[in-house]
Amino acid sequence: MTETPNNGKALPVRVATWNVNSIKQRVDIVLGWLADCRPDLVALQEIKCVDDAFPRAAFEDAGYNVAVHGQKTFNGVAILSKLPFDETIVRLPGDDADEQARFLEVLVSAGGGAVRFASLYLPNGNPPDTEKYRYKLSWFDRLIAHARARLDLEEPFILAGDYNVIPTAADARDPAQWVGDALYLPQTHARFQELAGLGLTDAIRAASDDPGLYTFWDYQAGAWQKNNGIRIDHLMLSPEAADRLTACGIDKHVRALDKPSDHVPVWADLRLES
DNA sequence: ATGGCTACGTTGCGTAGA
Repeated sequence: MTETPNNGKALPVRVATWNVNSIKQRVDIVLGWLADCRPDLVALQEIKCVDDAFPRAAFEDAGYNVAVHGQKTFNGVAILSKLPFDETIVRLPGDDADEQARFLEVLVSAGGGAVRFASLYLPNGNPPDTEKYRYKLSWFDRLIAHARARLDLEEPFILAGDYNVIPTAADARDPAQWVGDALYLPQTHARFQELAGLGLTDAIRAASDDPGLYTFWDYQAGAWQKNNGIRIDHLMLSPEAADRLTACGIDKHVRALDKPSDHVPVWADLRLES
């Protein structure tokens, strides 16, 4: 993480992403985490409800503005923000026939500058020999095209979400278990590397190349107890955001709570300037 | 030991997740 000159006042902004696996099942756990972590911008995935069923008031009472792009039963993304929304954009461009609620982007003003923040839920894609994997790759290509357009704006921009991508063997406790899986196939890795190659920085890997940094542990087979995890939730930062990265982390402890999500939050601190 | 768990909605048990 590089130090940049700071001519004005430092304005710390904490951003985070969390696949909550049903927001209605997770309200109290999310509120408790918000009180501890105190993030400014939070990308949520797998809210699993329509917009009107999102427990909006609970988060507004905690001091957050709420943007929701949901659907019945599956998928669904949302953004919580202490800052008001200047723009809200739903759906990833590139396929008007795509009905799945997997992308939401907002623009907020922080200290006289703009911060663009997106919550994304990239398709799982299993099993790989089906239309599900073709949809994953096609969605990924749309994301790459959108990221390219956004990077041209030269703004602090964070693509936050559940990518359903294990980037490297260091991101899984047992990489052999994932060979041939949609989260770990060469075509999946190629897309993730293409995204990074546009100039987006994986916040966690900018800070550490340690193994054992995971964001998901399956409910099954005692995966949590055995620490059989994978790192699939990522904060991808534009150069203007990556240059201002001061700290980041994974809030692993919430996986041990009663009735947890199978994913945990990933957060990053950006030192913006006013 | 290739199943184990959790959530959804059609409240049964099939579908989906990763």
